[in-house]
Amino acid sequence: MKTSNDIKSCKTCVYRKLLFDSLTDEEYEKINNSRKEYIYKRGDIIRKEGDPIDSFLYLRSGLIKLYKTNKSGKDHILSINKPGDFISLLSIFSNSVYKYSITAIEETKVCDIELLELEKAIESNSMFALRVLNRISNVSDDIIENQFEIRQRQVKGRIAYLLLFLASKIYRNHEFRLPITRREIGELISMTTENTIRTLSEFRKDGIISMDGKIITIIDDERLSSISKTG
Amino acid sequence: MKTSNDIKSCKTCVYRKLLFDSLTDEEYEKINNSRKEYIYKRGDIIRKEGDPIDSFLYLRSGLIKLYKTNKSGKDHILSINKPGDFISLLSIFSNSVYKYSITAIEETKVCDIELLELEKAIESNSMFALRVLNRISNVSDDIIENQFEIRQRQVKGRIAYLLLFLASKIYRNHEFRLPITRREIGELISMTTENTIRTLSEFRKDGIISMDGKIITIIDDERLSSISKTG
DNA sequence: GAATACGTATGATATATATCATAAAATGGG
DNA sequence: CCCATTTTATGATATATATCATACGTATTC
Repeated sequence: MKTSNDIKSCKTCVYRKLLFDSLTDEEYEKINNSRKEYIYKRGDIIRKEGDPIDSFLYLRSGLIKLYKTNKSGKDHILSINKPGDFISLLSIFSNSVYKYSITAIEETKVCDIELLELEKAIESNSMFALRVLNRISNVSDDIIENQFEIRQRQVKGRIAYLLLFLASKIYRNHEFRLPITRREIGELISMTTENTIRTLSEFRKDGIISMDGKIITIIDDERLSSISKTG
Repeated sequence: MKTSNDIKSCKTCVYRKLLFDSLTDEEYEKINNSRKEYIYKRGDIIRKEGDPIDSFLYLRSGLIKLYKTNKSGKDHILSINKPGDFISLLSIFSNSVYKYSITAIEETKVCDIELLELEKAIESNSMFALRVLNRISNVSDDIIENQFEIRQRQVKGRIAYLLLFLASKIYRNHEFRLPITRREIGELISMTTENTIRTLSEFRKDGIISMDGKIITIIDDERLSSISKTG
């Protein structure tokens, strides 16, 4: 993890509009003064389950995963999050420690502001409070919806759902580079690595997708959607 | 569904402290003026997926389920909620319509206040805003955690987890009346009715629980916990 | 209170998924 | 660049779960 100093680009940051839009210049300035920037490489642990929450983190760029490791050492991934999502999202206003570990799955730029400053801004600016409520709800909603949808499908349907999720929500392209290994896909949709690999191979053999290593192209969107719906 | 008029008991309502504590008398009065009370019987639909969200609902007493019905008519239950939980929880600040249907699974008293009044209170009282943030986060956290835990277990582990959840979080007693049918348990943990029934019977045969119709008694808490952890 | 639907129950069988084994390809570190 | 490790891959087999069938008890309704 490196410290960065990219403050000049703040005005173009996705969060400026998404979250901090309703702050006055003065309020924004205060938050900015406590702000630090960090750069994490793929595999870097950003926070560990149980770490104290004393700052509010958000993704400037990159991709992260939220996950837990069980006693036998096996990981279960809760979600993959992209810029615009909160990182330290849910627990931040209800817990004092992180419930999930956070790791960068690509090179990731993170902004870090003091939680106290954020709370001050919420107290002093009610529009901002509603904005935070709205964003927090959105992130939770998405996680809950994804888990809910994954849960009621079997392997083929889960993989299809995930591929469509990546194509439409993360990359907005029918061709993309899988940001995670097949093992991690398994950890995300609660399936074994072998079955994940087998299912992807099957989709390839059936001409639904093409694969070149980690590069996936969705060829037959209709069939994939159908599998996602019925599987 | 009947209209009720039980306003006098407001001061003892669990929500007075849980949520509205930081409101001034005046603010609380305003919210109270828009407040309506409803009583639902078991099976009554409180809201349907797609209904517009224009009020903030909370459970005075009873038990509800959040769920979705798919094209083939099969229900999937997201969560069982008790007094103290929000009903119209997550979506309320991020969506204009309900994403899940809500049905009473016991006789349930619901308070209904205008969403606009709640938003006014958030805007005028920042401590209240933080309180709402905290409560919303808590409810989301719980749903996410329960889904996350259920997802990584197989049938026996899921049933064990659910029984322990009901005993510890809902009824705070090792003996309780199952509030839902075995089919609904299946819809909650994504398993077939038959397997749910079989697993409960197995637990009974193994002396882990005893069953008399819907009355469940957890006999061997240790073994049930162990199944919940390893299954 | 008979008729009907629904919930609980259990067995037999089919299907889905996990586990175990093995190996080639890709990746990362020195 | 080479070695060690991880990732991808595929087959054989065991296990978990779903499906189908049937039965009986228990509500619900007219």
